[in-house]
Amino acid sequence: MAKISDIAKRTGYSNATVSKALNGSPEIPESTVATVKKVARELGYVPSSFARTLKMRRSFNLGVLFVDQTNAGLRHEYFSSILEAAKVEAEKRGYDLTFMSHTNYGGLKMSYLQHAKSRGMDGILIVSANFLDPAVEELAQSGLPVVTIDYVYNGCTAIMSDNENGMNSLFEAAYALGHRKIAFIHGEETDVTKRRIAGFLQAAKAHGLSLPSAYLGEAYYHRPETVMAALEPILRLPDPPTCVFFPDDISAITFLARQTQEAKRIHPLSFAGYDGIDLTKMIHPMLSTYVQNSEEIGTIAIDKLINRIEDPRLFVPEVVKVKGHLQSGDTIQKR
Amino acid sequence: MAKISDIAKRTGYSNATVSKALNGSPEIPESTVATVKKVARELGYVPSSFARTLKMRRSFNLGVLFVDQTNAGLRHEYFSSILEAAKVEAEKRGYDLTFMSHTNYGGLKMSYLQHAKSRGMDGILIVSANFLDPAVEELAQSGLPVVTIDYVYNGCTAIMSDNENGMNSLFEAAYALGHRKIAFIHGEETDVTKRRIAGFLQAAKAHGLSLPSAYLGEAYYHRPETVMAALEPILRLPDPPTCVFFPDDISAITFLARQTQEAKRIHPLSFAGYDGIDLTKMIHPMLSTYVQNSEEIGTIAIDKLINRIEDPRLFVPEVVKVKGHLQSGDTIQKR
DNA sequence: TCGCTCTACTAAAACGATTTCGTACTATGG
DNA sequence: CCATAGTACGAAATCGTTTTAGTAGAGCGA
Repeated sequence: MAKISDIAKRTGYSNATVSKALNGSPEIPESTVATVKKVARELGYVPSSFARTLKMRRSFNLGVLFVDQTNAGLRHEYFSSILEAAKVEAEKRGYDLTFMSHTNYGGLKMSYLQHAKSRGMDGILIVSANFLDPAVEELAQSGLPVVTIDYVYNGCTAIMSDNENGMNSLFEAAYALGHRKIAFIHGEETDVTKRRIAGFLQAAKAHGLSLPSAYLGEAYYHRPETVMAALEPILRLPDPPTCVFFPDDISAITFLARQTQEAKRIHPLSFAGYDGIDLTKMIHPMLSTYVQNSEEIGTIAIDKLINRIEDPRLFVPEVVKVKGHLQSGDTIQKR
Repeated sequence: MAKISDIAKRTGYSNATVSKALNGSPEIPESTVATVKKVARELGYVPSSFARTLKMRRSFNLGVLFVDQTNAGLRHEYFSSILEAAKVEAEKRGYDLTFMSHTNYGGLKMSYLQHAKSRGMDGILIVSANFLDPAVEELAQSGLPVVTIDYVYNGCTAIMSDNENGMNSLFEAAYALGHRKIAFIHGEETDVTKRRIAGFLQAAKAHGLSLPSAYLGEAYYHRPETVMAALEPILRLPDPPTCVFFPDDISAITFLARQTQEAKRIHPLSFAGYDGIDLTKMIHPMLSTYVQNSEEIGTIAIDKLINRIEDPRLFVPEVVKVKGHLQSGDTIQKR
């Protein structure tokens, strides 16, 4: 593989001049730059990023922490869609994305932080992880530029899907259609779940409704069988809800399939999902849900991360809330 | 950050000895190794992977080509699930995964091959891409270790989901339940599609059935509206099929939702999807489909790739077919 | 004791870039 | 014509590893 010294030999310039020419240093005249670039192309020169990193202490490489958390991992459309957007934005700005892991060295597992240091990562994007894992916290508090999704660490910028707004939008939609008895089956206890519950209860309060605590059910994200199990006692209440919000679209679609199947159902129940996965738009009836703006979340995350890397002086940790939008489907019906 | 020379100073050994001790060279006695490792731990030493790569010409980094092809990209559960498995396997063997891209250097976009060379990637996994893109072909033919998924390049190892077997299994299942008039709406023309059509027709032939060519419909993967459009004329045929195979689970689920909705339908149509996404198991009725073994595909792909990297002499390009399995759901009914 | 083989170690040269100081030369103003 | 400033370039150090080619000393058999 051609290197800088090959170009130097061929052009008669020194390594220093070639390097400067290729990097657009102002002290090199146009004509020289042209010669150098021409020869570089002829030789098929490709800069060696590791040699570069070694000297510059800049790798133009970002770590992505993406752990198969809720047994959904990369397959969760919300997260993978964030990752996709992050990938596009990073490429646009000239950075690579490498998955973080506990890669081992000499039979010894490395911590995430060690991994990041070892690869000289310029910054880290934490998309999906167990935020309470000490190894993750260590990473977040290390001083390396870190941006997190849907979780706030002190000193790190966080990009949050606006869960309060999400639940509020759904509530308003149901309320407007005449629903007053609304239940919410939420996912397992996480930060996001807390926000959703808060958003839900705030919306109810805003309308002067006080919902029985039995209207709140707990289940697990992306495990519809747990959701159905939580739903059952709620429907058996003496005064059952007329509308129920599910923790995610998968549960809602599962319920939908089950419901349309049982033609024998007594009263029609309105319901909504959460996330806005593609399928919700394709099925009939279209699912009512809140579409999280995962694309924007991924894009902004990388944007903020790279901005901080490239000009640390301007950096101030922020919490950015990204609003999604209501998808008015057909599964919340008029009362 | 602590470096080897710091350990050397502290222990009194030379850089060379420290390096060898850390890398398990046989010429260093146990006692020395112990001392060195102890001090390394105390100083929080983390090896610099780029300095290492520079010298060794081994980065322990693999490139992953994953292009948002059919506007499904990372969100396609089949692919993201392969990626997830690849990630796990790579970590297990001490390699990192970096997304390939057209990262630019000095305002100039790099080809995939240049990118790979620049990052010193030890090998490439092509998961999803436009295989006819010259930039992708260049990469595949460059001599770098490359493994592809669902496409065969000369000289590269390819891991293939067994599409012939998939269509055959589905056909057998339908046939066993009494279906003789079976239609297949396939995706856009790709290598995979060709294999599926071939598998489908072979299965029919094996039973001495000759299906009217009108039973084959063309649509696009993951665009259910095109699938529904292709289905319509087929159902209007004078002699319509009793069972139809869809190109993917998304279309099948879309159809399911639509079908259960229209209670007015005249005759029940049996159908099946393809892929085996999680949701197919959750809904009621359970979808009949062919579950591709994406986990094994991802794992094997990385395994073969690393084996080739670590012992190139043993390398012989192979085409590995990975069988999936039939999911006997409830959407193919007895006739 | 001599020569030989091991063992345990080291000095120094890479690897391929960037960057800091220079330096030689040209242009310019007084 | 001289001093000065600016322009275009280069020598060499540096980043943190690995590795080659050696060396000093111990052990050992004859």
